Amino acid sequence: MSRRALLRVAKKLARLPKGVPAQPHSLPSELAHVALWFHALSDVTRVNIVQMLSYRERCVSELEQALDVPQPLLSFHLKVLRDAGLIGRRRDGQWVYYALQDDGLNFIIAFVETVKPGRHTGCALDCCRVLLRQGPEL
Amino acid sequence: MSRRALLRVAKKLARLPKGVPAQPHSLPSELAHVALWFHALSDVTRVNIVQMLSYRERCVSELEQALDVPQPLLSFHLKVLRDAGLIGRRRDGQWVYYALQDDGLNFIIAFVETVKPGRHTGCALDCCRVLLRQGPEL
DNA sequence: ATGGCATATCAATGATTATTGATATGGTTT
DNA sequence: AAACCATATCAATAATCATTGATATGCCAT
Repeated sequence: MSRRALLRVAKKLARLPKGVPAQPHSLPSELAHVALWFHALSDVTRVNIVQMLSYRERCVSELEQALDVPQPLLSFHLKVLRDAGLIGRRRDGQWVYYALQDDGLNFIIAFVETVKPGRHTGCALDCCRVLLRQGPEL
Repeated sequence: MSRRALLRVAKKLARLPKGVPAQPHSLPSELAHVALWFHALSDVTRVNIVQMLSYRERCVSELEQALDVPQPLLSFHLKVLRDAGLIGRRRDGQWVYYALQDDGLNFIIAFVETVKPGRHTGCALDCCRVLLRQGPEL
């Protein structure tokens, strides 16, 4: 970092409201995973899928018929949810059944819980970290 | 719906695995809101912001300096989080302080909890609905 | 009121993501 | 094996979103 840039930062720091030191931020790769989980649920169709799966497991045909979504598109969304570790699947003859996976949903709850103001105990991600270690493809 | 299309659907329905009737799906506007919350947290920068705010409220300069994100971009992300009802702000002199809002985070937890298999009690969104009614700009 | 600082908005660009249609894979029935 | 069905993948397009730079707004100090 150049001397000029350093001075600029120092000047900016000196200008920050008093009594509120800048928190050194950590940008762990876990944050990317957190964003991935939320991204998986950031689409109406996928929330719909999760809602349907919350009753019981479903095969693709059922979802296709109930949600009125073309089959290739449905497969795409199912893949997104699966890559995020939120759902799993099993094959039974011709059909492939999808079901919710507790783990993924638990991760989300854990993260949100630890982030809520008033309940903060250190790094917001510390509580997720144990879960993360044993998580799917992490 | 044409007679031909009707027959096609009927044929498809007859083909579904037995004992698993298609659930009539509801596509309430609430689902769109749920997707909105999750979308707000589907970006690494925004997760980072939320994590920093979980310690205490912050002004934009602090976030800018800690996260090393250009100011207009930061303002954009803050707006996304604010539109989703996850954070609020107050002005103090020159500075604008952002802080987490419990409501939004509670909505997310409520949704995920009710969706988790084994705890399902009717429509996954029923439990959120009361919260939603008193939510911000819903 | 003038100048400087903090934050917000806007228009334009680049990057991701959702969607569609065509096609491939793998199981089932005859 | 052949025909059929359920699901997955792929390439191409459309739509959305993140990012950047320029500029506007509003507060504060001189």
